[in-house]
Amino acid sequence: MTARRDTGGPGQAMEFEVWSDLIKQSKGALHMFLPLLDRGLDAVVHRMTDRRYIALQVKGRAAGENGRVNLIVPADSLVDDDALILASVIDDIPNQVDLVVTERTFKQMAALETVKGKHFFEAAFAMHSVRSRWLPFLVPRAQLADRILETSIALALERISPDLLKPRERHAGWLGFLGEAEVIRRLAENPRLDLFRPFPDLEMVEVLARDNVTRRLAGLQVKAATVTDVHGEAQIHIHTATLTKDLSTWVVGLAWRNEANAFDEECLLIPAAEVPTVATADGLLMTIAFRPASPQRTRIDPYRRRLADLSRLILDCTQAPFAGT
DNA sequence: CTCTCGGAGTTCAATTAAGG
DNA sequence: CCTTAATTGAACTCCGAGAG
Repeated sequence: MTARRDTGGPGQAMEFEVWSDLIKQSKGALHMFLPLLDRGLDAVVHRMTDRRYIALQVKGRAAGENGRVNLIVPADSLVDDDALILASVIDDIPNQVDLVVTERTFKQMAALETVKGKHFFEAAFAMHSVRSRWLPFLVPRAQLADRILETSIALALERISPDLLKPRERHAGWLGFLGEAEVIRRLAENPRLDLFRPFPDLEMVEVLARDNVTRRLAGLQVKAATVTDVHGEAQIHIHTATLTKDLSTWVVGLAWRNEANAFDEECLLIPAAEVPTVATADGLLMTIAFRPASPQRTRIDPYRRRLADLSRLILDCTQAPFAGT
């Protein structure tokens, strides 16, 4: 049986409270990705100061007698030493304090217990204690973002280029949404991939895929364009300003066929950093000319892929969480 | 220096809740 | 309903501070 998800109810509400606090506090220095398919991780935070992705597991617990919290975590749910555990009291109390600790540290400090052959890590402590050895990891709710950024908000914002902080204007669109949905659907076929979407939607990365075996990630920017009757060509436009050079980011180009009411069987999968080598730049826009199924040899040939292979190909795209390494 | 007390952390069992 | 797992409650241990 798969582990029961504590969906719904106060736990979920507390999670979203944490998310919105992080978003508000960080003023854009932290971007949240929430899972589309939940296989254990509650979120991935994209830290814009060093472009690192940080996996996050949230534990909501009711406070015991004298404000004590008893945290019991099955050992097999702690699979990523670098992931952060964020434990919090569900009840709304003033001066909320959360435990923020890496899984590695939690495993070292918590008591290991065995019940019927199953292992659990167990920790009990008071959220307001002065003497507790957990004290270094107890963070006032108002300072959550500081802790995750590992610096003050003001310092963090200075280190980030202003372009990244501007909310991307959402070129509304049916086709864009359809493209994302198509990519998500394809990726969901692969049980090794956990999928995340930015929340709120201000990242240029629209879908974050995480290989739950190697723990590596790939950020995807999905671009969809309609194939025009005249040349059999779909023109994919990308705002130069929104293009990143991150090695972990890829552009997926889809060609919509009006006549078939479907995307072409062929798609493009291009490392974001290499987009300028295949696109023509006119002012603020870059344009990729994509002729699906064309026999003509062009610069984009190395990036032409079968849409059906996407979920397998993405596994090879994933990078370690550190950008550029 | 030793004893006692109380807070902090651990362990275990009973209770509650979710899924089949 | 019944089974199984998560949560709660409480007893127990450990350790440091303060008094004698």
